[in-house]
Amino acid sequence: MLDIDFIRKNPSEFDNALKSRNVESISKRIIKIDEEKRNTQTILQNILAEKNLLSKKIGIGKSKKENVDSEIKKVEKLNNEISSLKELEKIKIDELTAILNRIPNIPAKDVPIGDNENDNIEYKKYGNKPKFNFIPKKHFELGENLNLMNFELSSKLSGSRFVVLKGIMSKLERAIATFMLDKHTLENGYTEISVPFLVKDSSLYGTGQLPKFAEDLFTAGENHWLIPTAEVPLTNLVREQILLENELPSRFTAYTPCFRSEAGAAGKDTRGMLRQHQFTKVELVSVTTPDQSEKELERMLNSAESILRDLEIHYRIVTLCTGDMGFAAKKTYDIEVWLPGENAYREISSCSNCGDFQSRRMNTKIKKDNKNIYAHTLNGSGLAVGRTLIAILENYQTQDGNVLIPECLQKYFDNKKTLI
RNA sequence: GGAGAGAUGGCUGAGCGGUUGAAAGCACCGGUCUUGAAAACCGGCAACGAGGCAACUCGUUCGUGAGUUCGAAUCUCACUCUCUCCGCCA
Repeated sequence: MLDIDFIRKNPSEFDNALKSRNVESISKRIIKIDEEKRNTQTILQNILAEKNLLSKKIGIGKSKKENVDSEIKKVEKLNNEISSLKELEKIKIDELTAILNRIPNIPAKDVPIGDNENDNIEYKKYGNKPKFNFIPKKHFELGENLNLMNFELSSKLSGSRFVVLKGIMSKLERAIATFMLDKHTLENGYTEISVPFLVKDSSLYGTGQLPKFAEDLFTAGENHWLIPTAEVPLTNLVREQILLENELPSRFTAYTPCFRSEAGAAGKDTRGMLRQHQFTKVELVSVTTPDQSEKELERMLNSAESILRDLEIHYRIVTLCTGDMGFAAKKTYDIEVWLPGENAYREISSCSNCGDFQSRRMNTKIKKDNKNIYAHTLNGSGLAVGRTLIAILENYQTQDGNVLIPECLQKYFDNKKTLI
């Protein structure tokens, strides 16, 4: 949710920002409805003031046993006007929020302008592509050959875009998650939270998935949705609260399954476990004051990177351009991990500063100098566990089809050095 | 699933038709005192919106939504959530 006051005062800046995000310019329409709303409110409030005054008079008059019939008649007349003005006001408010709800965040000033992922800008790189003296296999070839990854079974159970992992492969997934949680809680200063995987509309509205992106989500029963990311429950932890400045920043992490319908991704990455309806992820969320959020984004990125550095896997980081950013984000870094089997970089983490966009929707404030200001929220993957598993398989594979266990994970495997 | 109780400001908690946006306490902020701190004392302290250059004025809000009334935190109805007891269950 954007600040209507900002739109009122900076209509052309607002329109330009939307244009850079491939959204049509609508400041004129917004300002017009907003004016109508405020005009209605001004008239309505004057009448309400008049009514309140009369009611007070009636109260005093009655206690003195005076005749107040004419006052009562006046109020009855006013009540008719009030109800129709209230209706009009509601129409205008609904009209306005319907538009504002679906407008994405304004990009930060240092975000590159562009249309799509081709305009993203490389921010930094870590390590080098590994060299193989054989042709590296893709993760699903490795997994299926080892009989530890099965897509026929999962399709029997649940259809396409699922996977069944077995034995040591299943344990690898668990070890990766444990390693990430240990790292983030012990070294990176995040508090581990165990959260619900089902949430209400209002939570998804708060983080920005609803109302615009309902088709990307799975529903569960009448009143619940499956979380598409732990960002939703973690960020909503601070909804409808006034936080104290000296308790910030809050840093939360959670290991959860994520459920996505992948509605618009038909035919994309259909083989393997790169793009699934269900996957697990360790999520990072920070809540800060506005002046700290830029710094916090760099810190969060570094926390996410620390996992891949420990795993000694090559990656690069790109700054997403305006056209490629998510709805709630002001600025986003993607970490793209190198996959030798794919011979490509693939997204493994996305770290975003949402500014006050989500906190406006959630009504999360900070008491600062005796004033209440909107908090800033950030979220990032730290990291997607399934894709990390893919990255380990492809980067640590050996010629005989086995996989080396990265050193930082060996303690979870009784110091074993290879998967089998 | 059955029975009962409740939802008030950052927190605790009074109010149960008419200057009650709401007592009191805690927390917080400012001041006096103190070498400094604490204590004590004095003062301030809800949010959101509309209007105004501003001092300020007005409106809305006591879980949510409707209703009764000239007037609702207070009465009625529905819903949501929380707590206690019983049953069932990982």
